[in-house]
Amino acid sequence: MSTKNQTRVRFAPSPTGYLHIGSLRTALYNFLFARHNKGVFLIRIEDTDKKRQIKGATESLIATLKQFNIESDEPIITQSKRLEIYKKHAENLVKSGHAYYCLCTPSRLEKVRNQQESQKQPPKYDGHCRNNDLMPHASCLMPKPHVIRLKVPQEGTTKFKDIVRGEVEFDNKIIDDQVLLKSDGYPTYHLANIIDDHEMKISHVIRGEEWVSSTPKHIILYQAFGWAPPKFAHLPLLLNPDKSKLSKRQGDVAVEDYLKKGYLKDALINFIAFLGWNPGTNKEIYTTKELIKDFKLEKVQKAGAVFNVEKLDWLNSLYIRKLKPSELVSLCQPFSKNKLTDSVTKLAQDRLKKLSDIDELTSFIFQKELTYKPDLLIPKKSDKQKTIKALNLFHSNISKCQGDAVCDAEKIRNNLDDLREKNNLTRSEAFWPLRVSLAGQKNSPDVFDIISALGKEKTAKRIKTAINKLK
RNA sequence: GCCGCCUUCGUCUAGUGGCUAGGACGCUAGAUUCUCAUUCUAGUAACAGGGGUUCGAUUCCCCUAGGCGGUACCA
Repeated sequence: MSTKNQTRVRFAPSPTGYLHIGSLRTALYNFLFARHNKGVFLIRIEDTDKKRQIKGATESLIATLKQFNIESDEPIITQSKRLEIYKKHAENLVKSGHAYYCLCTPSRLEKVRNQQESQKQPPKYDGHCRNNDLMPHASCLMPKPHVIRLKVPQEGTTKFKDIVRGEVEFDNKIIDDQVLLKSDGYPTYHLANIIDDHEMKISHVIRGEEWVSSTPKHIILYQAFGWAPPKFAHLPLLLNPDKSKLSKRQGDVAVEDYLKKGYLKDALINFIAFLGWNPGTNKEIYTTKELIKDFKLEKVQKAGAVFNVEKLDWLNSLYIRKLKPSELVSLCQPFSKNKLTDSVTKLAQDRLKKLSDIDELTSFIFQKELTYKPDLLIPKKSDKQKTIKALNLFHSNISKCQGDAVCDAEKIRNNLDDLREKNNLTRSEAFWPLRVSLAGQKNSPDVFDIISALGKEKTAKRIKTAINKLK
């Protein structure tokens, strides 16, 4: 296969903590774009800031992505293992006159910045070392703390075409002489990013909107190296309900948090895919496979999208309702302190917004003793006598039931409904008390489903208890 | 401050130089029902503001406002 026109994209997180829900979307869009174009999806770890490293973050990032079946097609590249490469490229840039050594101390830089701010000028490196003649080939002999800065042209403009946003143009005058190599020998994001994207033959850089204003620096770097830049697509931000950038203050931002709360991975992916993208049709329930088929960068939105948990809840409950009984049980089990069965989780299937709601909705099944007021057993348009009559009727019928006959909700439904009719009771006179006697609460699932979940013994016992309560 | 980006129902969004501006979530009401949930039906609600261009602008242009992002030896 020719690599010339092959689509190659990368997701390049910094290991500074949990995987952010916005990062998951960036990864997803990259992944979908790669698969849609039969290209390659890569992961690269951008760990060039020693101060912000968090132990285990890389592993957790990769593990979380893997849960969503997002994995690198080629070995993962880690920037901290490539320090020599970046350094060499930076020195070459000095040799070719596109960069220079800078000896300015942090305190001088701060002073310059403060001065500029007080004069209401945009803060920018003042070019103090820009025209020094420190010889490039003697880098190892350089005075100790030094950095390498990019020599940004002072005239003209730098523009690029963004797939999402169209033409974007910047005046070179306002672009700072960006540090490329820090005094600790590590590259900055800008340098490492460009070198790696080039060496990894990245065709499309798909990243968050926060990068648009540094893109001109990147373009200038590509020009300095004499490399062709990739195509760019800057994704809109994910927002809090108040439209500020999605942050921890106003809810969960870690993907793990959502998983822990009982959101299904498929629902999360479906939801997140539609935050900033849509196929242009009314279809909005999508499997990953379908997303791959329909995903196009051109349909990505320009404006930020509010992360609307209510819609996520709806989507999640939709996915839960589509689950097979056995799938539902195994997905719910980790969220429950009870031993779940098909017939129990079935009670909750229509009402679960999140898997973690399972115990709240089914705990009455497992309770030894139900606590409710006897009055609750009597329906509004009925009375005590009728209620006792109904309960007695059902009690003796169920007690006489053979073996697991009560386990079939449909059979028991027909059976008890016949009984009810023969005894001239309305459904509400008959089934309301029965349901309350079994659930102990005003609202609950279908009474016959409850019977099949409870089984014969417990059902009979609970009805008996209810009758006693009324006496 | 400076630079850049953005702006259709509360939210996610479709859409076009001429439409009753469409869908989804939410909300409200009704139907079904032993209650709740589900399901079904109906309703609710938007082109940020001001100028142009045009026979006609939500759509094209300009301005304003607001929001967001960036402005580091962080990514």
